[in-house]
Amino acid sequence: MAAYEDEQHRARAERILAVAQELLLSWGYKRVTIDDIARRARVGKGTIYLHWKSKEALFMDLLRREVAAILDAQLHEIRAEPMMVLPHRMFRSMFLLHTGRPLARAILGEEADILGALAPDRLAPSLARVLGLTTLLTGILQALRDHGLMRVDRPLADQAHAIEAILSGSFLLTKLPSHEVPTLEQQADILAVTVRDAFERPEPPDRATVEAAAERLGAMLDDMRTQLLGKLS
Amino acid sequence: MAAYEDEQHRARAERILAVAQELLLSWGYKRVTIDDIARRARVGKGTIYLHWKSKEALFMDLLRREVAAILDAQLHEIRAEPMMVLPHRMFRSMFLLHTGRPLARAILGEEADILGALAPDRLAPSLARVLGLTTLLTGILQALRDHGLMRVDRPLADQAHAIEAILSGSFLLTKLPSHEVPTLEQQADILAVTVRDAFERPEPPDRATVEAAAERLGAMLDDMRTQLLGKLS
DNA sequence: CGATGACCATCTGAGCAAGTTGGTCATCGA
DNA sequence: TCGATGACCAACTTGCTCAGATGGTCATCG
Repeated sequence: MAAYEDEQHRARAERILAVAQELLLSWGYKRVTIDDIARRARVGKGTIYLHWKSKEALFMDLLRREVAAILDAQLHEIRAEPMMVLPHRMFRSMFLLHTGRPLARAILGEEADILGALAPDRLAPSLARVLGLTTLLTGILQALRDHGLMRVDRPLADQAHAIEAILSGSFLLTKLPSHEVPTLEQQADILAVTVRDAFERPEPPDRATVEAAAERLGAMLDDMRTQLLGKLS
Repeated sequence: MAAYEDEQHRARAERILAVAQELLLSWGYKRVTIDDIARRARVGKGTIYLHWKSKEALFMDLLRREVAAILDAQLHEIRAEPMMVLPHRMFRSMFLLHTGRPLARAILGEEADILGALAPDRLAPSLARVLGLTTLLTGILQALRDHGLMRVDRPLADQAHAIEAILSGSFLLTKLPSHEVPTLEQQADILAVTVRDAFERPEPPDRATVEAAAERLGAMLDDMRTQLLGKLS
């Protein structure tokens, strides 16, 4: 039965991806061979090439799934509590979701040796671009502006650039060597206050507005998530 | 005559530093040898070791002088126009001064291959720490707060962390590959507006306050500059 | 006909030799 | 007498080579 076989097929892909993720995190991209993955996933090496056209494609899928998982988490937060769409809460959560996940940290360049040759030019932000996060950011800001949850006294492009800088900088400070660092929670709070002061409107938004925005942003995140997962295999 | 000989000595050190800077910018740290420098400065190789105890010490002096030069430029701006102490103007200027100077850009990690082994762990912010910029930042913020030029509704340490993140992120975005980037001036303006909105008080400061702050910050910058240059040789 | 692993062209990196370089210090000459 | 010098050397780097590993293919199998 075709449906059953497709299910088998999917399950096998999942198993391979799980193995790949585990090995990636403990050994790093370079050191993980397709043979290792095949052996541990108990499939033939050729089988992996029935799913992905190259080693790089396999690992790029891994990264896309990681981003999709984060979007999913954020989506659930918003669905559970619409107030999470307030910019300072959204970006605070985004910061914590990224810094809390080893693979996400690798994408952001935390440990260059994990992704190694995968990160095109060793610049975290550029990998983020490849994954479409910059586009997503612009979309989010547009929605927030439309619903009156952000100031509109400067161009959207400027706000996007500024927020990108704040986020990049926050992630960067995260991986500074020794030295009395605030906890991740504290860093997230600092980020939140800065975002609030620099981008939110002074008057508190009313409930209905927030819910409408939550609806729209939820749809947008869901869309993005689907799109990322759709590129799979 | 001792004074004369000291003058000779200083002049020779300057010549060596000038040669070192020129070669550093065109060849990068690794490729510049002490022999190259000695030959071009027309001194014996051993002579260089009468001034600095190692190649690294020589180049660290170079970096300190670069930072001192930037502080000096900022100092002059403030002395010429006290209004430059307003946070958004100060950091705007700091951004442009750094991005406009090749050596400063190298310190900030723009071109990793220029400093190479000199940058302890390839992390620009950490080199900035070595050069004492973090301490300077805290000092500046304290002064600005004391003179009522910044909000005081969050802890100073938090503001320092936030501004460090914004600056680091701005510098980072500066070196992104291709892609429609704003000009440096535009990026500086975006930074300025963000700093204004997130850290300045809403009401405009009066002239006397600004002049007092300018006085204090001028002294502070001068001090820092002297201290940096004092470590020379 | 999907799955497999032996197979191969290409790549990687350990290991070595030859060349360089940072730093020292015996010597020089003012 | 003492600052300046460059020959010298140990430590490191670079370029090279080749055995072994790796990504990807495809004839064969069940």
